[in-house]
Amino acid sequence: MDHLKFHTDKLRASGLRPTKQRLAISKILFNRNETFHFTIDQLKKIAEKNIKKKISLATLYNTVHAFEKKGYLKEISLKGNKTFFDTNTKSHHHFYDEETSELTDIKNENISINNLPKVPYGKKIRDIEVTIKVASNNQKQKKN
Amino acid sequence: MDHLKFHTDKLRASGLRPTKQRLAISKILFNRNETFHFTIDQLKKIAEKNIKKKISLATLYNTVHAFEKKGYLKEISLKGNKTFFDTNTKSHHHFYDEETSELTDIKNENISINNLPKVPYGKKIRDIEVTIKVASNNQKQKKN
DNA sequence: CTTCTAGTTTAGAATCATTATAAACTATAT
DNA sequence: ATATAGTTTATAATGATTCTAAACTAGAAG
Repeated sequence: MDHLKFHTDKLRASGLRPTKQRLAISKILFNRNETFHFTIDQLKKIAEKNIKKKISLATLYNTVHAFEKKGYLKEISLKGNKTFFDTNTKSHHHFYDEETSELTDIKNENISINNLPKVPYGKKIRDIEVTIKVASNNQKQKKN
Repeated sequence: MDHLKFHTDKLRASGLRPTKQRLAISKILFNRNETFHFTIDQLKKIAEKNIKKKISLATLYNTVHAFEKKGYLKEISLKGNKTFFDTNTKSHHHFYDEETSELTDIKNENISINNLPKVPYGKKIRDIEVTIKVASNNQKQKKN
């Protein structure tokens, strides 16, 4: 079996009852070794394939937002209209391929930032995100 | 006068005929010493106040996108649904206040990145964006 | 200076992501 | 087994952005 308790615990910790739909979502998100970057509609497709029936968007948004609030997911800053989430909630950075809209993690140790400027008065740093935009050598920028 | 030729040239270079509306937009964006960060609806409000009549959203989007394509404006990567543009098209970085949704420029010299990881095969770096998220010392995160 | 045409503006419709709603359903405490 | 509080769902509402087609205008050509 795939560690049911692990998922029910994660859901409960996020203030959610474990239901079929939510367990399916939790498994998709957290039964992995690698970081998973996704949009809601990507997650929807995978989840619906797994449980072989439709899941309402409201359920996906509710569950993902509860996980995010609890700190199990992180929203990624990107341009464009779609929201990307990341199962890697540690402070880390990304390559972003503007041609394919694909994200790749960069481990925190692989980037170091020096010479940080003064933070605005009365404010504290919450997070630092570095996005390195890449594209093919030979191509002009393309819209997603 | 305010350098009409400067703006007609910018418009022409972007493939646009100089019209009342576009000149108004160009002046708002480029008659400044400081960087200007804006969303379309902020720009709309300013432009309509300046010319004392309504400007259609389509015109704003068209003009801003033409400037962006030409490289006179840059879209900023941020989470959330609204698109922010920046009149500073040089590679540079931002403080982002999640409480007020305000952006502040960080000069490129004030951040240095070391130890950059290998770029994915066949890809080239197009831009590097560092976003430093800040919030008040004493407050919890807040939605915009 | 008029005319013509291609480019522009506009209001409104269409689309897309996201959030809200309210009725039908279900987990779980008792 | 039952009651109830929480959940799912389809659908409506919202908000940003894009599209559309008709009315308007810049500027080239006469």
